[in-house]
Amino acid sequence: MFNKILAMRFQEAGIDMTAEQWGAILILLNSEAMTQGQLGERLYLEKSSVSRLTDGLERRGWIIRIKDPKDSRQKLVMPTPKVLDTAGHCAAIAKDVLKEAQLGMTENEMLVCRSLLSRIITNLEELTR
Amino acid sequence: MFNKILAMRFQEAGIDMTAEQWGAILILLNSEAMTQGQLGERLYLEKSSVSRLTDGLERRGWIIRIKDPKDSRQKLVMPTPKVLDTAGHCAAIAKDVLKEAQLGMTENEMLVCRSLLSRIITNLEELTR
DNA sequence: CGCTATTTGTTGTATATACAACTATACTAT
DNA sequence: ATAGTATAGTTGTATATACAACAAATAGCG
Repeated sequence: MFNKILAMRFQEAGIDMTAEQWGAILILLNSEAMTQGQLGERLYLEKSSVSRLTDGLERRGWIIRIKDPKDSRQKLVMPTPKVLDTAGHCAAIAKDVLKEAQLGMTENEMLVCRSLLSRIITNLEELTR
Repeated sequence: MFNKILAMRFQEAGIDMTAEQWGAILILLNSEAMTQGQLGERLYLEKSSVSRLTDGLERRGWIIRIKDPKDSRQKLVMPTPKVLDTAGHCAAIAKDVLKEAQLGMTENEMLVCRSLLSRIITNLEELTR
């Protein structure tokens, strides 16, 4: 639900980006260049899903992918300059939706909720290994 | 992740049911006969998704659908006797997975988490209306 | 060095979901 | 009573995702 709403807001603002794509961009903007595999770990996505997600980002000109010179099996994913022009607007939109989703909740409750969900994800990952 | 794991456990136990289907059955077992629309409200699913979900349940013999005599646009969804024979086993499996997912969390933390997530869903629903 | 095993990403296929268009039925207002 | 409107479910299509099979590249062991 959250992703659908966010995508609609992006679209209304004339930004050609899905919520999933924004999730990836957000990580890329706060890190050094990373491989698709590393991006997948951060997003809890399987490598084939990352492949398709980055396909979409590249097609829309939000990222470029280059062969890692250190290991040419890997691809380094990097945001394009175009992202820098738009990221502020995207972040504001995303923040708005998040705020509306969290209406009536304290900052502290959100932190608790987030940490509990992280715990659950970690537990489930343990199960699949 | 949770749904994938649960589905695998069902399969290992020789039970032909997905996690999503179990979610629906659980609601049906604790309620009077309900229409597909009502089921969708409980599951937060769009009507077409309910249609496909109940298709699968019916195909596997877990439910039957009959035209509501009160309003023949609607269909009443009811679990079959076959479900009663299996529900105990399913519930035990689901409880196990849930327990493993919640490892290291107190009962109270789970309640808090659940209520916060409910709040978020309610807030997001408000947004789409 | 050379062969085998491992790892990274891509592509084919399957599933769960949403939205839009449609059909059949029911409701409403004149 | 009829016409127009609203509602429930189905089907077509699109998307996000996972798993399996694959190709290319690297790593490790003899």
